[in-house]
Amino acid sequence: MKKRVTLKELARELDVSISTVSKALKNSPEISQDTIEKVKAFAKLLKYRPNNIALSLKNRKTKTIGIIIPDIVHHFFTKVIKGVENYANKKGYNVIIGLSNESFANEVINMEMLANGSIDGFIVSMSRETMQRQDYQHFTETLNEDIPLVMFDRIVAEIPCDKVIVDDTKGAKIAVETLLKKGAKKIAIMTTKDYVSVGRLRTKGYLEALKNNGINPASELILKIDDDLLYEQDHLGVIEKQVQELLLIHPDVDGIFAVNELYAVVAMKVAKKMGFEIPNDLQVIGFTDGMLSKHATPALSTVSQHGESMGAKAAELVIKRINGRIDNQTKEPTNTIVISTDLILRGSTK
Amino acid sequence: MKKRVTLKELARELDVSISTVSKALKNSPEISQDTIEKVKAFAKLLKYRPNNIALSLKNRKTKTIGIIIPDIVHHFFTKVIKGVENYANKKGYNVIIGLSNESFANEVINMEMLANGSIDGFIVSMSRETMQRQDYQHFTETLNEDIPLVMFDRIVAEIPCDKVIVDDTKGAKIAVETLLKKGAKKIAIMTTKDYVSVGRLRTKGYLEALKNNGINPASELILKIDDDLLYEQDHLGVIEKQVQELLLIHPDVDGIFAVNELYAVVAMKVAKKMGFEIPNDLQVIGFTDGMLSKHATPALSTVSQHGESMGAKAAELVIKRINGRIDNQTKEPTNTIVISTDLILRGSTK
DNA sequence: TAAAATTACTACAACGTTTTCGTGTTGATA
DNA sequence: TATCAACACGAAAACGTTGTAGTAATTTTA
Repeated sequence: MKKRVTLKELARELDVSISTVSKALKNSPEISQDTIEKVKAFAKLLKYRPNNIALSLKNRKTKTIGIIIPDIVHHFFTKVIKGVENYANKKGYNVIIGLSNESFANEVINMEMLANGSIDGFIVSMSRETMQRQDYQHFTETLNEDIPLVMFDRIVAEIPCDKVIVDDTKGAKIAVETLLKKGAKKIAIMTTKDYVSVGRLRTKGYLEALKNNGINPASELILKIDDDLLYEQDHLGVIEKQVQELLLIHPDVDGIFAVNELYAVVAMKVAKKMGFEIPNDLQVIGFTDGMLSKHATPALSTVSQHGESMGAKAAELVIKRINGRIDNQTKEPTNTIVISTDLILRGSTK
Repeated sequence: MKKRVTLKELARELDVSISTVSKALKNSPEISQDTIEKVKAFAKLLKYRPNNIALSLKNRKTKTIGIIIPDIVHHFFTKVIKGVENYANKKGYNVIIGLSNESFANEVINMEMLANGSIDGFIVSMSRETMQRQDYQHFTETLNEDIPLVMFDRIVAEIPCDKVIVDDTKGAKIAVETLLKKGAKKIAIMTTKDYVSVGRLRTKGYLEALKNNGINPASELILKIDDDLLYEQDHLGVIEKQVQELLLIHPDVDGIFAVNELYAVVAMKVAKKMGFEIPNDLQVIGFTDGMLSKHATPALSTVSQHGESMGAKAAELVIKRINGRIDNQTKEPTNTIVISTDLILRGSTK
């Protein structure tokens, strides 16, 4: 219907030059007060609003940041996005999302699509496939092209970029120690395959806690769940079966630490069905304080990662890099921010 | 570090004009095969990739669509985003998100920010505050500026734009009828204040189902929960108290229909605590098939909205509009797509 | 009263593309 | 041997801005 009104049209109608209009709208001292007011009034009348794309081209920055995550139907990532959005918006930035769906190819394609000038910087959490392949070319290329990159949660040490993580090991260790303190003697862990960095680190914390308490970890108590199943139809059934088996063979297990809330909730469900009473017979602690944790019965004790803070911090870091890239050419050393976890105790522990 | 390589640089190095480079890369018949190959090889060598922003400016389209939602930490919206992303990506579009956090002002600001040329079209679900105020100026303006707009889920009839909704009334009606069929005699509903369109419509379905079965709806059984509380600290406690009160006064309630899964899960929790056995004493059906429904104990019977399909459909509609806007000037009439709901029966019903 | 300074503008280049409209070579045609 | 296509390329405008470098007209200064 209506075409967007541009400086050119304002200029034509007002019978002044484009430059004058541009300057008047910016209150330039070069322009007389009289003209400024006239231009502004007319601009408001015609609802002039500067074209962002033209500005982006001119300024060589888009004021938008790209966030690439493996999955959006996931409470933790969703919290991070919220943190990023809120911080970014406050700084006048927009956020554009790319979903890798845990696929390497999608991750690469998404980043390439956005790296063509659409964004000023990236915030990324790797896909599972990328972690498996250990192919980080797209990250190094991004960095080579001088596009700021901040990784969070699922990071890789070799990439020289800012990172925001949680102290997975420590968080897990405290969780397991708490279980111990609350009387658990035989604690199992439900974790992921080792290539998932956070799973590996949380397992490490579990092992450390046991060792510090003079307990010898038993490999039968370490359930490495095949996460590839996570997107197939009946992955839940598979997890259930694994837990059930564990509890059948080791009915004296009285504590479970799970590296995410889904595992924990599934474990509770199976255990309850098998007659365990939670937390009396069996105490459970999960990781990630999401919807499931809050509304499970009993409510799940869990390690909170403060996703929103992570997102805000990540946003802060990219934006700082973006500005730094312009201000001075000397490379700042990269930061790794560790967000502290909190153990939230609820009904699934004594 | 490395600067982005542009057509200009390629041209300079190859000692031809910019036009030639541009055309060569597009296999223009104007350019000799020889030159084409040379240019392409060199472009590849220098990793040339066209600047998206410049293209956007030139073509007057950005190939990105903006999605504005009230909250991202919400399973349904998250599913919709996923549907939008996947469809949009397939069509070469990017998705940029704006969160209103249920605030009118944020919604307006976000839309204004993006309407400055950053996006080709909008997909929007209104904030609660917008619904309350019934101030839709920003939508009509968007439409006036000829920016395609598709609303989903929380829509408003007056705005002449494409819409994607679920048949809330019918979905609710079927749910309540099912409760009836399964033997429930006294069914309560947990719903929202009336300005929330989906709440209102689902309540309508509830009433219709009762009427069709010769039951007189009792106003004491209609719990209108004040959704403004949803973002305060202890909104859960408030909901719990309301349910508890209801069940105390009407201990013979044997069915609850909740207009979202949170209400349903809270209701189950309270009821169980009060000694109700689900589904024997009390059957519960919710709305939205999210994480909570799947993992509640017992698993919640619920009305699935197929958020991902809604998102995909919405994306399809905006993109069609975007292209239509270019192809022909005659306004296509607006569509309202109704995605059918499915009633998923699980453990919370007999 | 001539030079200098101030005022209030305008022209133009630039950001990186695409595309239309030239234009200078060829080789073929009349 | 003029005339004309065909070929292969280049110049320039355009998308909507901003900012630098002019430039007239007026006012101040010496």
